[in-house]
Amino acid sequence: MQGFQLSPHYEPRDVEERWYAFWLKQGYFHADAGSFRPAYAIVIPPPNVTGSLHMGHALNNTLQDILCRWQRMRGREVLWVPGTDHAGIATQNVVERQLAAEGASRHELGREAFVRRVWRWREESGGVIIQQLKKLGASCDWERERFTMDEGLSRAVRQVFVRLYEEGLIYRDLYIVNWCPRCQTALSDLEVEYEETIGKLYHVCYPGGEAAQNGIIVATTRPETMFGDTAVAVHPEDTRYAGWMGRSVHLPLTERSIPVIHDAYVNREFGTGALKITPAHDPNDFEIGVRHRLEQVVAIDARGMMTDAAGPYAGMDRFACRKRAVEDLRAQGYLVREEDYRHAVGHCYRCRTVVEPRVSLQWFVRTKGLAAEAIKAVEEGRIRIVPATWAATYFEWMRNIRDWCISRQIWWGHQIPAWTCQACGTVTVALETPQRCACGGEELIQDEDVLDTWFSSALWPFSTMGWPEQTPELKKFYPTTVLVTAFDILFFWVARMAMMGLKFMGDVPFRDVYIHALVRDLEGQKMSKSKGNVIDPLVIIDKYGADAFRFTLAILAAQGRDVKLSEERIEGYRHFANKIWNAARFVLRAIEDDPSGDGGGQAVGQGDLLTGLDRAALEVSDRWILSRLNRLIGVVQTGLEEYKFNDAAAGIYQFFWHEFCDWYIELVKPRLNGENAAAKQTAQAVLAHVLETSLRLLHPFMPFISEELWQQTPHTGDSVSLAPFPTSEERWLDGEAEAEMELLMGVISGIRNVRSEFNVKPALVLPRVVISCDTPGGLAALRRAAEPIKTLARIETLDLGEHLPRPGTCGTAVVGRVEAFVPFEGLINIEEEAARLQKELRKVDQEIAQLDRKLANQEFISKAPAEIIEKNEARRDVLAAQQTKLAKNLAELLPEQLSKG
RNA sequence: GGGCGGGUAGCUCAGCGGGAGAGCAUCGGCCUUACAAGCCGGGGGUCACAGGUUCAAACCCUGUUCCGCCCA
Repeated sequence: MQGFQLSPHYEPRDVEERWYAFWLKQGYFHADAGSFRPAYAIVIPPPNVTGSLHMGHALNNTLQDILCRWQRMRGREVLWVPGTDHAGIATQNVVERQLAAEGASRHELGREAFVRRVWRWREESGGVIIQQLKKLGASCDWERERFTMDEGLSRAVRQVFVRLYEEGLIYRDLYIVNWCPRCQTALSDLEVEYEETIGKLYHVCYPGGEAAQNGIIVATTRPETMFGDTAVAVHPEDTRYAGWMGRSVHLPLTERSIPVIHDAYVNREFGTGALKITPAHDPNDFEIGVRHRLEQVVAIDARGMMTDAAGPYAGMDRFACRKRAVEDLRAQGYLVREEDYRHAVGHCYRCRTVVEPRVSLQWFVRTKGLAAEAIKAVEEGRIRIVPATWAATYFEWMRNIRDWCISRQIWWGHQIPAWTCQACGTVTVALETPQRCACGGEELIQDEDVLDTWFSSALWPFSTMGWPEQTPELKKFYPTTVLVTAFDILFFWVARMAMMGLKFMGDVPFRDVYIHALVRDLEGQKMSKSKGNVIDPLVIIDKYGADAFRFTLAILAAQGRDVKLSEERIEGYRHFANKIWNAARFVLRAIEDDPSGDGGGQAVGQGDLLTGLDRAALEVSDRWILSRLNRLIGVVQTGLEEYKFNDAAAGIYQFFWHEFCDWYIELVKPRLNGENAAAKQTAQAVLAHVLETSLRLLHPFMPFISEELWQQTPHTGDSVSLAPFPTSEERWLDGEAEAEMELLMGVISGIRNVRSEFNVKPALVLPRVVISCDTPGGLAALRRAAEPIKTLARIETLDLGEHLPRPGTCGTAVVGRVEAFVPFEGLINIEEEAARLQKELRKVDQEIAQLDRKLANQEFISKAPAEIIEKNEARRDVLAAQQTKLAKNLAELLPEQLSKG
């Protein structure tokens, strides 16, 4: 395709589809475990199989893709493992809702049929998100896609369970756990989300046995649990209750009496200093109950209904019961007081139901020892958490870790490999279904519970690579290089992977953990389906293109801060994509024409575009752009190495738009249109080189447009996604050229400013401008740049010299030691010009005063580094020169003003 | 109650010891043959507040205040 045939607007849709298909067909994303290249591996944080792509995924996977594409270009053997997790509770809920809509339930269906049904759902509707990742451009190794319920991964889960059990690190116990009465399952501590709620604190009198008038007043937010009370506790040193020890109180609304006990856990400041103890329905009370060997009275059942223990309230819903109990307590005079009370109430993270602590038989992982290893790995730097501030959070949690409840009373998931013998009651834990018990009993029933989804996710970095088999993948790619994730699953997932990796692979699962921000909505709320504040990334991609979207995410991904995404911002970067598109159109057309006339077709061939270029033939602008380009390469390199995606992206944006397009392209136009064949060829080579290099730099961020344009730009290789990532070359860094361009750009901007201030139409070419410069070096530089100045400031003739006089009525631009006089016969309003100069003079005066104060300060002179002092002095000199010139011009304006007046 | 992060231009945010920045918005002028999804030029900020350290503080320390998040 020829450059000039490209449309003036970039149309992402077709381009994206075409190149993604091409990459897949070429197998570029497939990792070879037998490769001799250095490995670079990432495992995707597996999204829920029920999920669809949301902003968090988009950010997470964009960053991973940037890293993978970058490393692939750097010659690494890149493995990016994709996949999904089976999301036990969430998935079960989805299918249960379907059944409910059909008027059925999983219980009617039975376990086996239900699980079959879930699998069918997964085949049909699950994993939509995988297709969506492709739209984003994710360069995952799709041949290695995994699912946590896959045969292989399930084997890994069993293996781990059995080994942990055999080592005593998994145990079963009757313990108080978080229970969701709606999902009908236990939850781990992490799966409970606390919400600030305004409730009531009820003060209830539990009358003392004999002296019916007296009693102990307890404060509670949950009066319905009183039917499970088995004691009232007070602090041993609390003098208010000194006489109560060993006595008992009557439990209102019941026929029971309960003892008063001493326990130092009780907070004397809270409420009345007396605490009702409900061991079966409160975790703290449970502990106290164990200490004092209290009975556990279950007052609320698995569905959140009151049990027989609640007497006449039996069968009521727990919240209805609360209401009724309060009414009855009030009626019978036991309710002393009630007040509004703010407290945090735990909710199920899947269905938002208020969690009910409940005593039940569950499986736990003993975490202390595992956590100790995982802590050590971070302390010793074998795992590096970036940004480092998250390490503190990690340590805090890991050091206070509690045993992990891993059993769930649902059907969808890895069923626990434990069988109970019906004959002798012995529990057998085994890899394969046992045929008989050690006692000879043949009736073995498998535990009905399944494992927490995070149990299988914790194995992800090695289970996806074929563990427990010793596979070439594990050998080549474990430990993985980096894990990219948001902080909200630091505990759920990252910490647990660290524990399991160290335990079963004997090595960390990843070297780096890069923790990125959460994407929030405009109010700073976390985007989530349940809140309904989700912006659909696919709609965004469709509207603005994947590249613009990715670039936006990358440039907003500053460390340690959340991303508040606005659509306007994305629109801005779509404009950037378009800018790139048009710059490429320009360059491609500019290099078609071969001025050498040797019939070689394109002036610029394949390969290194700068090879064979006579360095002496380069103009200042060429040296400048090549210098800037090589500095940019350094910035991008550092940015990516340090996970500072925003720095890298912003650097590319600034360079490409404001240096390459705004200045360089404009500067080379005269050469392209001129008669000098050699100069033209040089310009063509530099243009092509800068474009081609920029596209390679851009590729990790904007894979589609970069591929589309790179294919049309002179290059070597089949795809930009395998082209070598640019490396910064010292020899092109050129401070001299950069300084000279600074001067040149300053002068041009100055003249443009004057033009603009006096409303000179851009179309009008100024017949003559006089530029006066005090320094020989500066003058020489300006002489060299005479042509570009004339073009960019639109001037017919330029008079250049040292100490040139002001040529009558004119506007003046003072840029450091340079004055540009812009004569405007008849156009100029002297008063306006005087006002303008005065304003500038004031600014300069102010700045000089500031610098003078600093430079007059003896302490500054003696203590500041020489380099800083020099910088300030040099700056003062330039400003002083500018001040003199401004004042002089102002003075010369005055008589003109008078003569006109 | 404990911990973490943050208050910088109208909005969204970079910068985190030596001349206050970006994108969008805004104002003025332009269809200048790559791009009006564009070009040129301009305006706009006691960097939350109060102390302190330093020759030098948006940046470091202390306190106050407001906001967000995590944990109990």
